[in-house]
Amino acid sequence: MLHEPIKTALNAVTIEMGIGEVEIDLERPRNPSHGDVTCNIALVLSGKLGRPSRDIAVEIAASIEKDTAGIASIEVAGPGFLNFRLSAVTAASILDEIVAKNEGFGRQNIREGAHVMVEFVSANPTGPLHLGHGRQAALGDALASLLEWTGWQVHREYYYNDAGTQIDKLAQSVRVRYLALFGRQEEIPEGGYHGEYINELAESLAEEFGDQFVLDESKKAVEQIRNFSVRCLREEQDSDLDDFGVHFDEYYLESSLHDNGRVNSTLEALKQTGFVYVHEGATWLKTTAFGDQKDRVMVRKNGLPTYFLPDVAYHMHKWTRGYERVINVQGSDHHGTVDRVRSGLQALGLPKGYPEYVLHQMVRVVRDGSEVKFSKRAGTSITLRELYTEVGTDVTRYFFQMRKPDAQMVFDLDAALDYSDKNPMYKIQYAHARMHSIFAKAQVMPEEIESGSADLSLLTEDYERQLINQLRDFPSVLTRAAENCAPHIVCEYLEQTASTANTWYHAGNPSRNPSLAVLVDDSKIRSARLVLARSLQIVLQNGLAILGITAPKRMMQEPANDGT
RNA sequence: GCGCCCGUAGCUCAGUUGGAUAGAGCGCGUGCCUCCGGAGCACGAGGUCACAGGUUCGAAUCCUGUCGGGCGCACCA
Repeated sequence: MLHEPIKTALNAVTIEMGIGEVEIDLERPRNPSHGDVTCNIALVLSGKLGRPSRDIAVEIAASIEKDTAGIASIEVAGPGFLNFRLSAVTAASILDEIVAKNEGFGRQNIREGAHVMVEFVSANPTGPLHLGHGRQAALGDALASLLEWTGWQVHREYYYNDAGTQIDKLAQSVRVRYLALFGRQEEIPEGGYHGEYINELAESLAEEFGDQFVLDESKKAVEQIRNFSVRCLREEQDSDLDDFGVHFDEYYLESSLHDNGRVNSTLEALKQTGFVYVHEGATWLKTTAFGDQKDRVMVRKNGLPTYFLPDVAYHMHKWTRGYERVINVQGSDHHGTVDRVRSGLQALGLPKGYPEYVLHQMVRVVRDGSEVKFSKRAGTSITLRELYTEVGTDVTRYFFQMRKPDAQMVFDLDAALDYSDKNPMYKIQYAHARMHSIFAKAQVMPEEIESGSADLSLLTEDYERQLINQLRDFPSVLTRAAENCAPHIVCEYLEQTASTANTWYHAGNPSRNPSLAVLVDDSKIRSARLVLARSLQIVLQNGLAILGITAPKRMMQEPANDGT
């Protein structure tokens, strides 16, 4: 990266001063008048050396090798900040790099192909996907991309809880509606499902199987109803996600853990550890030994396992499949499971923090200032599909991603439906599309713009310098976002980039300020600015790609309701 | 009661891992404007960073406590 020469120059100085190599932190100052790059090393050293930070800063500034590092000037400011201004050539050289790397600009290899699994969505197949799943789908997918961009080999996994009591409740609910179609009244069991989709399932069940389950109350019949319902709901969830642009490498079925004996073998393995005991007819694991609030039941008095046991078996299998890093994206209402799953795994010898969790808070949808709660079809909150059908998948994804996971968020439908620059997602897309229209006007293909094709030292305007600095940040933004499992950092960055770009673009409005326009008469400046325009386009396009959002070349008249 | 998350502009939210005068969008106010592509552009007002202590050169950020909100505390998932 471009900061590198400054780092080495600084290190040379600290070695010369007899301090040796020091951890050096370079940042781009918030305030542009503070230069292109800033460093607080003097403040850090002041404690160590017992000298005033300003004195140290002055000394470093005096002895630094400016020319080789491409530094135009150094200034000591405030308590001892070192503010560097880069020479125009050095600053702009990043543009050649961007254009050369193109779709690869921003990619890093911090973790040379190490394997990581991201598990997300993992909804029970007991109903349509709703808002919370949407947030999770958008978040998990972006996180997975971020990890890919920073060098991880990523596996996207979806865990279907297709076993257990919830599914039984589903089957019973469908059965009751099904019987009603044939004039038989029964009550939906407590904790059962009531949405309109249960009726739909009952109807398709009747269509496919006729009345054959009406009198048949055998175990086998109930199982058939259950399998049918689960199959239909899985298909629906899959197509909801597919249309949302989220895809998985693997769907892992909870039922498989029971079928292939992993649940049992995990139980046996746990028993070997000495942390298992029997109390009041149930089998417990002493999870308090690993920091859990209380011990947990693994096998109930009735002989059936709780969900806890298959959970441990599942995560054990993640480990044995070779994923030494696993990130589970879940709603924060599940945070109670974190400690117990980890405890179970620790009992089996897995590392303490395994797996990692990204827990996201709840979403509220608001229209006209008041909350939209209900979906008739789902019987609960509005579904993911209802949401993205109305506002479009790009906006839906962006809105879910632009807030950090652990903050509760308000999804404002009015803001989402605003098809102008006021909507941050469209603001970014506009900025991208504008560049394309400039190329069209200039009659060049963006792909034809080559690295090294222009004299970038001509980019000396403040507007240009600002934008260049902004673009330079992209790779480090991605590292930070990936390290923090925080896609919203990318959103924040892209929006800011679009703002900077808009300021630059509008400043060069040909009717007002033709000398600042990209397509100026001076052909040398023009080609330099086209490189800048191209670089901007690449950065926006790459950033949007990570978020799973399209980068249109033209904006359409109306938002695309592409969910249907 | 216990645990986790969150309290930052009227509203929705950022805040680069402890740095310079706390930022953005919406809304509001003022002045431009129909342009290389849209209700656009420029500028402005608006803050006791919930509160009280502590840590240090320096705190919205770290520690302790208090208040307020969300979620979770099953032999349900």
